[in-house]
Amino acid sequence: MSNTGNRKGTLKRLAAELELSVTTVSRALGGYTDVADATRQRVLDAATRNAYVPNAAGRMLVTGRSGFIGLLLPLRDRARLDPFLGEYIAGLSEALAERGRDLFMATVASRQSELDVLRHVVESGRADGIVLNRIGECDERVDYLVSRGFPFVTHGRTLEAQDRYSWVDTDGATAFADTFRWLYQLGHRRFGLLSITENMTFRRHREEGFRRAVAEQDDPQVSVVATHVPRFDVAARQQAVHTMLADTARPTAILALTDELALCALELASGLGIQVPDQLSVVGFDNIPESAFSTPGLTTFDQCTREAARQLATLLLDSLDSLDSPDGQSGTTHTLITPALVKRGSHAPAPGAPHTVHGTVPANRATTTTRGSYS
Amino acid sequence: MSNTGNRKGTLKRLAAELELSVTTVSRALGGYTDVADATRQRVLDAATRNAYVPNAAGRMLVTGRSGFIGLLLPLRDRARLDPFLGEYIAGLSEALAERGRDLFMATVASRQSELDVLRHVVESGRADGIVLNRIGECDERVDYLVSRGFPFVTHGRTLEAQDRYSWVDTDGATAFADTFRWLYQLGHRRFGLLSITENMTFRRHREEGFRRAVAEQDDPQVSVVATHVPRFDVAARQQAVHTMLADTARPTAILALTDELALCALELASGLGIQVPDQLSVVGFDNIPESAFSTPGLTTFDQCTREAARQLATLLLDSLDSLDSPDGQSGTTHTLITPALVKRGSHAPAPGAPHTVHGTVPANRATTTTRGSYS
DNA sequence: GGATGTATCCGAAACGTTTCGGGTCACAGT
DNA sequence: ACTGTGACCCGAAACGTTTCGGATACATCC
Repeated sequence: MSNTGNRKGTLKRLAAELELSVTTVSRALGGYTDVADATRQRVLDAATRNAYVPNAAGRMLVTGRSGFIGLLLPLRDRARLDPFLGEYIAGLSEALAERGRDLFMATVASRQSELDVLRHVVESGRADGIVLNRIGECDERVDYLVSRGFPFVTHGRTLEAQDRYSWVDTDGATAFADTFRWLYQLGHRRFGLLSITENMTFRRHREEGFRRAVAEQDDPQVSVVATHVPRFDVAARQQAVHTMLADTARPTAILALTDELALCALELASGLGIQVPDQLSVVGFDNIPESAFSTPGLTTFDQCTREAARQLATLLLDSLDSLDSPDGQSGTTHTLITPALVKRGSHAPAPGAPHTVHGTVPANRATTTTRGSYS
Repeated sequence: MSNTGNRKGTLKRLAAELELSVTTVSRALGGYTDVADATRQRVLDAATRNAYVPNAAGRMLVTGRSGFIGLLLPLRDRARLDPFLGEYIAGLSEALAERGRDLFMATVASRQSELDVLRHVVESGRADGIVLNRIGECDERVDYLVSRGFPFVTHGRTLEAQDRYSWVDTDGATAFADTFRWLYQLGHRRFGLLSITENMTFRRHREEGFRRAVAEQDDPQVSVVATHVPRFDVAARQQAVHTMLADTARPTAILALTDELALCALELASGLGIQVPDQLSVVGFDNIPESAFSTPGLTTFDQCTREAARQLATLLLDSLDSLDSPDGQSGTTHTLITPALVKRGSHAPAPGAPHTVHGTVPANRATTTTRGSYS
């Protein structure tokens, strides 16, 4: 007997058992000072004996906080899964768990709109904060959350008005600029840029970083052929990459916006009898697991997804805390992660180029800018 | 003006605006019949105009359901992430979203006990049901949920008393038995079994399937060397695999319980100058992304993680629905998925063996057993 | 004209928690 | 004896929803 059989442990039950008021039991458990030590001990004992856990709904209703952080998860129908989802979620929930919150997935089914789901989550009070990713150049989700004044952070950023909110992003511009310079130093002059059609901001940054470096070099010998392929259409992707490779004046160095594109180039090159890296260098971006196992191994940039996720979580939690604290001053924080280049076997000096000094490699560093808004 | 500025849309506000009672508004939105069509229309209009979304806590408190399904997610400290987490979560939340529920991660930080976290989730009422994975031969989490009578499903199963709950599992026993027979027909006689130390039930099933097939063959020429390596210790793993490969009478065929082990074998074999598949066949299990890119490509079994996850979700939702329905009869359902063999380049007839007929390959099929409990 | 039915609406309770504003009591100070 | 002063405790309201059991008004039926 004793505790078992006591379905549903509520404060009321506990209070009845102890012949105390609900108030006192609540305050004893809450650590308030106006309850006698002896009483508190009795309450604590009874609570552990009955394995009491406060009801989430009751607490939520009165405190207005759910203890949840929502991650908006669009399921583009049946397409290949974001290769980072696992790492991402692990990083987020790890950091959240350390500070007593949990993550939930606000799943967006194929026929729903992301904005609708987001609105529901926010208005229903199921989340204390939101993590957004796959940010477009203009993003209505961001606009909504900003205008609604709801706490959130993003992985990636919009093209403009980035100081309205806190974000963590990868510095693709610098990475691509550095890569161009490095490959240029290796003697490459004919470049291919494998990009995507999707209107994500990271595309813009990476392309612009590359083009800026090209412009800076100001070498008339440098030629660039760029192609944009839909991210989730395998046939179209292969077609586009094939076109680039089959050209007689094909590039000697290809920069791909994602590893998927780079791996596709590797595969097609091998099919066309093009030697990588002797005749063609390929550099990717993301460092997905497969890229360590391709032949040759893919030289690429590591995204540090898990670390980025941890930073996102911390950022969001900090801003929630500062909302609670009496001085509700909350600025926005922006973190740019410079991804680390992972050198594997898919790059080499340009064919026929003299063996020059190896170029300098972008180092791994992170920049954080915090700016308060005192409006 | 109009709607904006109306912070927090509650039923009370809506009722005031419409000069109706809270009850009527609630019933109008709830689709009850005892409200006039004209009134319902007015209510519906006002609700959309104000973008009304019911407060989750309020509803939760009175209905006792949270709309959430919990996934217990242990974060073994910093170890390599479960390669399937992403697919897994995608499959689950996809199927859940179709039926109006969402997934949340009950994260188990490194210092917490899984059981404690589970208890908190259950007793706090934050989840309507639970998904458990990484099931051990005896699993205290399963025991707790069963005795508590809380709805849950598992991916994998305990060794005994499996009919106490619903599960989805991969038929590793059949897969390993079939694989042995197949490799035997290919002429292999010296086998290596790369297993794990962890006490997961799938280990037992796969090993026993293999050993049963060996026993059935009853060929004195067949020899088996087995080794158990810790799953998350890279050095120990390499050491163990190296020992197996460095032996002069080393196996000609290695069956690995996971792709990670198989890939390790592939890598070390190449380092030792052992030709795969001519001198050594390696078969893995899981079909992780990397295994398509190894050299040679790894022959392995596909887990169909996403599909398994979908089945898990459906199973759980069905059982929740049947709890709600008047006839609360709820049985348990058990689904065994026979994984599909993915033939790539890491297998071949035994060295020196005559080129025999290729053995039959296990086909992909699924068996579902439903058994009601009418006690 | 009274009884019965029907269509429409509402008051109030309940879910479990937190918290504000007291209340009681004993004891010390004057 | 009266007033303060802590120490300790509690009643009641509030959060937003659902739902049970009426209540009202009006038409219909015998």
